Amino acid sequence: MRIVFMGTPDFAVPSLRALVEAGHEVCGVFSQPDKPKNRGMKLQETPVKQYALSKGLPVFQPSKLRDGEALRILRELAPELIVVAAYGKLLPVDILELPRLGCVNVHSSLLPKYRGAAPINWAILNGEDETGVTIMYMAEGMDTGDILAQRSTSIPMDENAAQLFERLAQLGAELLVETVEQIGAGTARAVPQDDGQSCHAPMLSRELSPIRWEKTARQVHDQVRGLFPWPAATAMLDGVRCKILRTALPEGDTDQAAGTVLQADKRGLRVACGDGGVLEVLELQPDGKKAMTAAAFLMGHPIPAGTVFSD
RNA sequence: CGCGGGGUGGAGCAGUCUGGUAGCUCAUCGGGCUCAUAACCCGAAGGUCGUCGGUUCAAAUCCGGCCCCCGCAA
Repeated sequence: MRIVFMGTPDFAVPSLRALVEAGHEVCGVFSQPDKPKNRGMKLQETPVKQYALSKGLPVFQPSKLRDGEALRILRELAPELIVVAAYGKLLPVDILELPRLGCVNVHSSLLPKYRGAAPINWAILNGEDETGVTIMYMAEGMDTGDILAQRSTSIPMDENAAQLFERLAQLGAELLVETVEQIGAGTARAVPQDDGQSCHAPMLSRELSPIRWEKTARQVHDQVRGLFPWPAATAMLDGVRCKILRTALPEGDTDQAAGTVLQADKRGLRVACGDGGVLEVLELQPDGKKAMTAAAFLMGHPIPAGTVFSD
């Protein structure tokens, strides 16, 4: 099938790769324009662009989709189907209506839940034990189109957003290829979303980072893994701002106040949370330093048990 | 030239301002104590102080160049 692919970050790469390897004719790849990123503000190519170039696929990076130029290019490419995965732009109607077989989207949640920019993170942040991927037709709204296919997966208690990201990217790619086959064969069936069941997963920001120890241990644990690797949950430890990268929920509880350090030695760093639950910090990263185990951090930053962490 | 932190035995840090014997906690090795131990006691090994050059009687420390790591911002 003749397909134009639109995507930007790592999440989209497996889907593009799967289409290519399934033998589809990917006649064009759209990705966000290169932007200055990182230290030194060096221009950085998007992961999708990098993959596309490595396969010799033509890449387009328009900054606007509504000025007619993108539409002109697409008419020329004449795709039968447009596939979008985490592209980062809303498609205008004239583009949505261009391909004969429509536009489909790979979305990393079980729609209508978690529409929006960060569905994977929010599923973990909200303590969900199940999420999944959805392939749907695209409509004008944000992730509101009719659903073609879904596949669910359970979220283990110790899985972080980066790991789930990777699994869902893979799962989405597989489901995408199957669905595209059905579309090609004319056997695809789409059902409307139940808007009443929808909820939003807004973009992440660093405002979500600071840990509030008065929350339950489970909530803090979910915050840590849900915000990994960015923006990451943070806490002030020994006067140093640290990203808290990995935590565990040990057995037992405590009657100490939220934020109290219960144990801080080579055996581990344990902190009391609001529900009397205990959170064990396994791995962290102080500002300006590399990631390290909690035990390593304590070697150079001894913290007496009984110390109370604030926000 | 976007802003900032950092590179010191295997790990994490102090020492740098005010130049003068390489320090702390942990790990490692040996010994001891103990029913036992991640606990405790005694002892030991292990470092070209990122790198190149400069100043100096003397540089981890002061000056300059370079390499590398990280946080913020985007």
